[in-house]
Amino acid sequence: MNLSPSAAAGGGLPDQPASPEVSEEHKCLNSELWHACAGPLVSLPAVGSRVLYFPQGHSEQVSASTNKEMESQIPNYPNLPAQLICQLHNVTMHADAETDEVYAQMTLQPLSPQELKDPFLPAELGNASKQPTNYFCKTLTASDTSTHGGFSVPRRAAEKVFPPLDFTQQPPAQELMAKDLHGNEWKFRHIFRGQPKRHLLTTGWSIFISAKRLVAGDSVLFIWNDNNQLLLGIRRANRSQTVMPSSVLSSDSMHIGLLAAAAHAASTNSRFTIFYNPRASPSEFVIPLAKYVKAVYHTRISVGMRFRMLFETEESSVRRYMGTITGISDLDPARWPNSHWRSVKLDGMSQLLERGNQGCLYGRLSL
Amino acid sequence: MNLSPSAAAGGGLPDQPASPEVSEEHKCLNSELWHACAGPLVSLPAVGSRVLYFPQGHSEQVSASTNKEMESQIPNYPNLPAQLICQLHNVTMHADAETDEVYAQMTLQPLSPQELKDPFLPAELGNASKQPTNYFCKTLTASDTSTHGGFSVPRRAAEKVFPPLDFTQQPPAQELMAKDLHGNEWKFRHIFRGQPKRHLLTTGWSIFISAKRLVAGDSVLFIWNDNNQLLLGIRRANRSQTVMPSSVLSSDSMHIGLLAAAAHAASTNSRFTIFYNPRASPSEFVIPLAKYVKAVYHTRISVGMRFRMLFETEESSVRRYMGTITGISDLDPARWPNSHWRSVKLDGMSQLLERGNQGCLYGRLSL
DNA sequence: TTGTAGGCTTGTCGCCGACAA
DNA sequence: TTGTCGGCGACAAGCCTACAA
Repeated sequence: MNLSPSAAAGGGLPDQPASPEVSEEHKCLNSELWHACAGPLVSLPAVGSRVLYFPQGHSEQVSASTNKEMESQIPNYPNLPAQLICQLHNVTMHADAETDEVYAQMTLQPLSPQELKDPFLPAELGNASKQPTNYFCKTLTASDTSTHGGFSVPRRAAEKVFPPLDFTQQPPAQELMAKDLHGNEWKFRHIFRGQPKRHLLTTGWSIFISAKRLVAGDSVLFIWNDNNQLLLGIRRANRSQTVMPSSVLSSDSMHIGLLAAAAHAASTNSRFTIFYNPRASPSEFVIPLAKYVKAVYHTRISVGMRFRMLFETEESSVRRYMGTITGISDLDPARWPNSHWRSVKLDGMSQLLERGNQGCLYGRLSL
Repeated sequence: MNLSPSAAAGGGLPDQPASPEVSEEHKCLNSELWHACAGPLVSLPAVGSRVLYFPQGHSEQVSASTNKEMESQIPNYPNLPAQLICQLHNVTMHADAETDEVYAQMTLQPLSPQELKDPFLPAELGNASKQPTNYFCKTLTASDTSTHGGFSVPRRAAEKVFPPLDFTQQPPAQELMAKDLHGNEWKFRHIFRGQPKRHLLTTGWSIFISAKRLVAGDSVLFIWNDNNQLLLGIRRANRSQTVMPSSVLSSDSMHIGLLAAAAHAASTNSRFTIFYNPRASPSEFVIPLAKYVKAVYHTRISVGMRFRMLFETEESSVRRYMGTITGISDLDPARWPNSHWRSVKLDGMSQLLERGNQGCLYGRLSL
């Protein structure tokens, strides 16, 4: 019997579907878990609503993923404006089969001048991403990922999201089953022992760690949902970006492809498809139109204005920071004249701006 | 100290460079090993020569890699002909850092009508890929890849490519060092033992197998080159295509990107960059111009004509098959009128045509 | 409360020849 | 000639408590 390293670990390994990409297409991902993995700041516009699509932001996602800047020889697309008002026909949530990276596929259709005159529908502000209530997220320590032991569950976390243990047993222990994004089930022994007493996941843990190739610094996320199911997600640390295998298409062609696809769709008012990868992309590039209109026309952004901005903490909760806008400029005025995809200078926040540092104002700032 | 599974295996593991993608750029890959991994049928046109670039074939490479056919909403590029005569400015050989997949990067520049009038240079037929002489390639068995043992070296192979053992020792054994495509060194114990006697690689073998994630059916390839160095390459089995993570860009955009990049380069006579991935691509799409001219103008392909075609055997040698052409048609006459990227019907060869079944005539057929 | 070190048990890796295809 | 099996020893994975931050 021959087994690959990860499959060999496999006593507790779930069966892999025969053709992952096919079942991937049709399986409906658990939305709750997807949003938890994407993080509290990521929301997806509602299907049917009108959105603004920024090719420049989309381009930044490709740059961030391929680790290559766009080069000079990019053709001009005179018919492609810096932002495109679109109808959002479809949104589906996905997870990469290899890495569990979450991403969304969206079908957009640029609106004709006629359609642009339609009044707003009330739903267009987009429903905020509902984060689950019964969940916890922990960044893995060296001990958690070493081959030498199991997973140390923070006490409050275990009490909040795991089913209660039967403390009449000695030691108290139970078996936990958790489903990941692909619907695969993972089995863990949950035990409460040691001096002082603590919650641990032992048997099954190292199989999970090695199958998902998790290392110290990555995070795991447990959710106890309303159907009394345990869900299990992961978030990898931002380790020098996943180098996307570009052995098939140059990154230049990718940039051109995204621009040409948008330009073509704009000129023919036809549908096009994009992928939004919230943890790879520096910022959101598909924004609810209503949110944008509110920010631009009702609250003009200007130097000196006070703002607040949301950030994600290590434990996946949200923190607010206040600041003042000290400068505004277009990032690439030659290529994208009058783009609202602007770079904003803020006071004293440089250390916070790891992700989203050139993020679209309308996605993250509140005024 | 925390280590990922493969790194943890690491007693004999070579040091990983600090920033693999950067050193990758500047390191010169071993050409001999690259060609051996690419296979005996793959040749690269000479730098400076004139070549024919087929966007349609390039598109097929993307389809094969993403497992997605091109969809309907592709814009037209009226200025993009089915084939583009280009100057080949640069060719570099690469290997994917994750998978060791070999690919080539080429810089092409469409020729102006003026330049097209230049006479051929003698070198333009392209030098055939020189396959190394002292090498062997073996498809791994279940035993070779199991955690239970080492690698059984075919007798003739060991005698041909490994340094001779000292048979006065009991048992005869030596240490072998082999360099892979990235220049990393792997250390193996080569021993001649058992009843009956055989050549085995033991210590170091399973570290290599698990680091490269090889499974039964994949192949390994040892070369003893003229500098008395041992080189080591791998060829993965065609297992339902490597599903390329496309969580960043839709495959439609990739197709459009390649077409738009070529169209833009054609209209401005400027350089563009493509990747040719010989084992992912169904066929060659950059062909020496001289080869093409010879095939089209000197030997018109027609129904009834006898031909021979080269194929690769499991052991990486070349086998010839003879046949008769029974039909010729353009694959996609609507999109590519008068393309020479044709589909040829052949007699009784269906079972042979796993790869290259829609391959460019001029690359693989000899008349 | 929770991370890491260290002891102890046990499972698996990996080297070996036997045997048969 | 070479693929797979059963054997067996070495060693590391993995469960446990102690201790300290």
